Amino acid sequence: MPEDRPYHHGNLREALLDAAIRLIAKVGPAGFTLREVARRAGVSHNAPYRHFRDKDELLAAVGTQGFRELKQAMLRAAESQTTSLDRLRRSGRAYVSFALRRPEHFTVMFDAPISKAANPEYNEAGQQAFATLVSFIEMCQREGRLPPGDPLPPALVAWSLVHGIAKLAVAGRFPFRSKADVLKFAERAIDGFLPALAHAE
Amino acid sequence: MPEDRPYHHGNLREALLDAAIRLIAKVGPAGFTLREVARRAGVSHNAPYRHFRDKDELLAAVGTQGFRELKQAMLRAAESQTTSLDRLRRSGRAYVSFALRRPEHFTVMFDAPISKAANPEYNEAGQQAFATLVSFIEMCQREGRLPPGDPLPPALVAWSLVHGIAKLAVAGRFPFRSKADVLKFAERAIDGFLPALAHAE
DNA sequence: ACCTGAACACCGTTCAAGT
DNA sequence: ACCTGAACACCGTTCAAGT
Repeated sequence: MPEDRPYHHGNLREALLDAAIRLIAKVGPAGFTLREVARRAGVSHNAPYRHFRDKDELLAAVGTQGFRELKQAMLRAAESQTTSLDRLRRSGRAYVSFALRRPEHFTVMFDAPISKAANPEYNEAGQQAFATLVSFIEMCQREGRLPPGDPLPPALVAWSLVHGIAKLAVAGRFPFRSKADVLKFAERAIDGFLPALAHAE
Repeated sequence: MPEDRPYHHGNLREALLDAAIRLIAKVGPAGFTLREVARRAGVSHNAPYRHFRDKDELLAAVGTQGFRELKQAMLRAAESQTTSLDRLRRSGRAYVSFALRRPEHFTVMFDAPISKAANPEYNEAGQQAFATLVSFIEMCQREGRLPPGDPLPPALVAWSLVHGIAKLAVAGRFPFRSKADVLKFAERAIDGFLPALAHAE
């Protein structure tokens, strides 16, 4: 496959995304600057504007990437399971595990002030990730492991729990010493919590 | 009480804190700038350095204020209740209600990159708020409404749930149309969830 | 004590220009 | 098509100076 290589990069867009993630990992999404991203990608400070309308659009692209990876991680974690309840359990664990593995993406996805209206791909990817969780709830309902009815309330409760665990863990608010300990805690929390979903109405 | 009024303000520190919160409410903690805060307080761009070492210390002061108000809100909500389980329930509701009432404080408290080591007051205030939750768990244990043992695991699970609800609500990820609806959802989630705390081990 | 203006090294974004 | 340097209006922070 022949590589068209205009100027510096075969694919500057990807190079910029990579550089952005590495920079966010180093200085956080607050200290993140477009000019430093360009520097790290080896281009001038306004080359990024050929690929992203502004700083927000680059952040939105990072968020979109994150939501797509999160969805895949949830699906993959559920795949190997046989019961609907186990699929739900494992997808919740995968949510927390994703946040620990990609804290920069996770932070951008939920804390960066990204306009959903101005970034439809970002919005769509976020909704798809949530739809994945809803589908696991519906599976449980069809198999009679959760009471029938609107799957939205129990989905929101389940989301809240794993999101809270993920957020607090990433923010360093937990007294656990390793990611493995966080995941063990998450598993226990999810287990104890599945019966409660039945009462979410 | 006689007001010493040096130069522009009787209390520039308070004026700066107020201006900071109003500015964060308007542009978010990302768009927040020290120079604009000074402008809003009617002083020159570096007058703030007389009261705060740098931008981070001003943010830390906002966070500290938030944690103290959160602790008070939890205590006040619990006060009127007679059973330990109701006190726990109401303090959880108060947590979510605080986040909805003071979203700027809540965001700064948990998402701003504030060094705990460099800001001991901030760290202390955060720990005290958490200690308040732990004390409600212990009360339930003493009254036999929760199984005895280390109160930390159930406290962390309870915290995760209300924190997740608060975060997602403030981030606008919920399909609810009013704060009242969010609070109703939070109440139901907490109720369904109290039995699960027993299994947190 | 508390405040100021000038200065420095940065930003995000725009624009005219280069290949 | 993709990239560049200069320019503009901003930052956070420092410093010498004023009352």
